[in-house]
Amino acid sequence: MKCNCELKGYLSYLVLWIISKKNMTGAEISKELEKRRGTKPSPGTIYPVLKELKDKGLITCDGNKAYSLTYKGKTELKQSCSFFCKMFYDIKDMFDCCK
Amino acid sequence: MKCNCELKGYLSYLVLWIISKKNMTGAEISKELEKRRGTKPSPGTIYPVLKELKDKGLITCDGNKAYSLTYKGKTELKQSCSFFCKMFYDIKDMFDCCK
DNA sequence: ATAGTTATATTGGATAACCAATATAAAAAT
DNA sequence: ATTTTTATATTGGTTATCCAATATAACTAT
Repeated sequence: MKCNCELKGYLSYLVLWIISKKNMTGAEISKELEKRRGTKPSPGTIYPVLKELKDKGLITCDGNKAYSLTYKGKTELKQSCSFFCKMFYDIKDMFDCCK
Repeated sequence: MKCNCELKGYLSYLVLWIISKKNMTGAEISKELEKRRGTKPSPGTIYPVLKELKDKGLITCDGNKAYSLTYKGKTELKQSCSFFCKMFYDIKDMFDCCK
């Protein structure tokens, strides 16, 4: 446990979430992550994640390299959201906490 | 990346958050985590986390083994909350997603 | 077409996160 | 007091997560 802020492990979940809102290329996803995290993920971070999600059949990639969720990916994301929201059911208080 | 649902990395953050609401013993913290995650963390998970947080000066332990945040811990938690909330600024949509 | 730039992808490795197994200590019950 | 149960703690090791470095491919501009 190096730094709580890093929240290791959220990344692939977040990538699914980001793609669910809009089909995006790797570069676009990286930019979106930069907005959220403050730092852009290294290519060695983002592309292996995309590859794994693809290998697991959760996302597909069209001719323009834009990634989108498969049906399986949508299902998986719903489950993850469900888990996430249960885990952080009191996140509203967290928003208040840092104000 | 085994399973997004595991959200590896959230644990120490969550422990800080839980303690911030109420001073608790290791056993109580475990129960609270079980409520959120579905499974109780193994002793080999929770106690090393508590030890590390203690070693980092973020929590202290009173005579009854109840853990509480130090000033440093409160500061750290605020930062983590801030980061977390920026990362998941659109978490409201996630709540909708799994309904 | 060629050079320069940007995007995509792979590899290898470091380390953080976690758990199972075990040990010890404390509390409760008989 | 002794047994049983529960809580706390440690150790050792596995795996996931992530990044730096590098390579390749695909655009853009001249």
